[in-house]
Amino acid sequence: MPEDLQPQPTPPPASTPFAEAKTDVQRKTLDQRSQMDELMRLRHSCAHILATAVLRLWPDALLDIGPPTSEGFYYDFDLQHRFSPEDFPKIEEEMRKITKENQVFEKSVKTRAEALAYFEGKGQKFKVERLGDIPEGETITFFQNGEFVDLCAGPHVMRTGNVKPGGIKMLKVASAYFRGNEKNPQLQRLYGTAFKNKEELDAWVTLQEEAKKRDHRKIGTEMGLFAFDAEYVGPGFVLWLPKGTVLVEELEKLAKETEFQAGYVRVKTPHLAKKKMYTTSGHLPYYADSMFPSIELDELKGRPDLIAEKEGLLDRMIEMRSSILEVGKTIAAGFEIPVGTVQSTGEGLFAGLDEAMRQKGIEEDFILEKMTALRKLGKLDPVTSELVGKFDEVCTQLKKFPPRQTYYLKAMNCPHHHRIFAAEPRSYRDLPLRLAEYGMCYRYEQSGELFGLMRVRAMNMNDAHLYCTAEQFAEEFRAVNDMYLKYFKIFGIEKYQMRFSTHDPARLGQKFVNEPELWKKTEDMVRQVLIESGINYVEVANEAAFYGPKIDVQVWSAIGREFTIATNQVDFAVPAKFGLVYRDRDNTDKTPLCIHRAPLGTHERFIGFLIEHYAGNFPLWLAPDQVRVLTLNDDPPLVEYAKSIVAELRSHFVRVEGDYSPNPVKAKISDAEHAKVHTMLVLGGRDLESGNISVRLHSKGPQGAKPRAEVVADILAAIRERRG
RNA sequence: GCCGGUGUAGCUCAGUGGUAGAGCAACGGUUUCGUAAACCGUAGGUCGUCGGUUCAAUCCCGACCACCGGCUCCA
Repeated sequence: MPEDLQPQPTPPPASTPFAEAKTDVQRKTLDQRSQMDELMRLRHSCAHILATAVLRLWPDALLDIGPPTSEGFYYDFDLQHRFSPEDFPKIEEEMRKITKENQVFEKSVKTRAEALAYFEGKGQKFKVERLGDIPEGETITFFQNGEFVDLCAGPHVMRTGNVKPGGIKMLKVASAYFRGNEKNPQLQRLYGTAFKNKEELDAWVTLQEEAKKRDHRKIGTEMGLFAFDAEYVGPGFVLWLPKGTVLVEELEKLAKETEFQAGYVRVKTPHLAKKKMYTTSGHLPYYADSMFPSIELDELKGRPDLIAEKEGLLDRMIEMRSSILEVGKTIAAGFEIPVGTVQSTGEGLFAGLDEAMRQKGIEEDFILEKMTALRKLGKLDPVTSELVGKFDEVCTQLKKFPPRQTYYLKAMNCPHHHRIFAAEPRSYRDLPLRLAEYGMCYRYEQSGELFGLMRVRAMNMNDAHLYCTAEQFAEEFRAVNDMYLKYFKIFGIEKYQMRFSTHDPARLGQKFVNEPELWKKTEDMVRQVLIESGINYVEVANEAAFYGPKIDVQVWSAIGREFTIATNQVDFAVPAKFGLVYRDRDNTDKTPLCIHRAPLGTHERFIGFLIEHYAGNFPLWLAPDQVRVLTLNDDPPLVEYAKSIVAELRSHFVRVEGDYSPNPVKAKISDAEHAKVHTMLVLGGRDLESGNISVRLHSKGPQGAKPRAEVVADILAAIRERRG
């Protein structure tokens, strides 16, 4: 998968002690605010009530902001006292008191100077900063309830009494950087929620508890799907247990079949690559922090004498190098060619020092090379000439030593696939070339980011790279979208959204490759395909990858939780960096476009999503335990009948087990239900005599008895068709 | 990475400044029964790791590790 290679954020202006907002959060317009629905108003007012209560309990608290959210509301404070859930009862009590006081929310307009004087007088430094965020010309309004006054654009409910005391609940204490920028101080964030009344709050609380039961980490442990072993294997590395591996392999089977039919070919690549791979792709300078540290291979290992010799030569080389560079830069300046410009010269020696060579190191290498050339032409003074001569000698000697090799664990598959593209000569007849791989990637995620299967450090991507011509692009892109929709249907994903991220023309050449026409052309193509395919999408400005527009795929699980499972990206830059070309009809070499796509994202995250989506009750084709045959007792003829059914199903690759113990059938059913076995075949004397099978489905109860052949055929068909 | 919290048996959880319990699971028996739990028994823990305080630490203190809730980042 590709990555966004984003340069560091710009430093804050000197006038403020704080860094700017990291993400471009759109300020709500007053018009948008006035359209806030009733519940959002209520929650917004609750945030003020919370702040009122906190100030009563801790008068020295500094305030930041307190907006409503889809789940409730929060307010950010800076305070010596560390909030803990133990504080919640007294905060809630104070909030209820405030609702009973039935204070009026009163709006007032202030000038910027008045507002500034007010907050500076109170030492509310964060409020002073927030004041600075309000654009000139926008009306500055305050809201007051009781003794509490806040900078606020509203809107609010009329009175604190509109909030029902039973509808408020404090939820959690967390931390948040001021303006969401990690360079700023961390504030304490108090989360709460509010509903019209206690009944709605209770219903929400119940729903939260249900959601918690679906947590993939909990179900994964209960069902024996996967494990983490931080002590021996490392945090963020999944151990797929046999039952979880079933899910992995069923997904792979699905993807391989789907991709085969869509004309993909499969490849396999190693988990490591040399450093050159990632300097060429452009990942290393930007992405190194997210990669595992390099692996250094030193061929001189075990030869201390050679190592010492090499070190000595290196020291000499470095020393001479800086002296030569000093002279060389003076000479370059003498040609009136500023180092680092595209220019040819009378001598032709310092020509061709273009932008690409200005990257660190290359410019100096260029000068060294030219100094060697000048020496051969006899254009250097004797001292410099001798120095350069010795330098060349040392360099030659150093070349006799095997170079130190640096390897990296791959964080994405695209560079490897690019090298597969480069491995053979390509013709326009070969395109589109669709290279697919379940490639294991390794990313050094920050420790605080690890989260069950959703954020791991080793992940298996349902990856493919589609190389095509500009003319083929729309068709290829459409086919990728069709594949997404096909998967959504199989998994019963009813709600999805594609976030189409485009570039910012103002930052061409900085955040985005400087190809204005290609940007426009590809974005237009993507947009058109999205519209024509009837895809549900939103356009997000300025968030593209550096090499092309991208699409993030968000889906919502059965209980309404949102997951970003995949991204889809267009790349018109990196293939060129690897010099990838195909021979076109007109016998010229052209660079292909590349589409990165991974509809199932990573196994890890996708299975995490599926576990929560299905609450562990997988459809038959996915279920780790598809069928269990249970006998009423252990009478030999009955057990024989059961075993013959197990054998028949197993011959068709059905995952089936038998439970022939003399335990009561109620107990056996209970065991199977707890294990979430999809289909239970319950056999007793009646079934043996009639040649029937009594079917029971997980969490659906008994389905009655049917002839054996019919039951087997039904099971096989449901698996084959991947019925939900 | 940052802020806060947590760490007791495979899982869910009690508990104490004088070196630990329950239920489920596991294991061994017994149990012959028609759709969500038959009975008896056995075994299982350096109380996350390493230091410190103490006559004595699972408990108090510190560091580290991991996990949880967020922030930032992201598939």
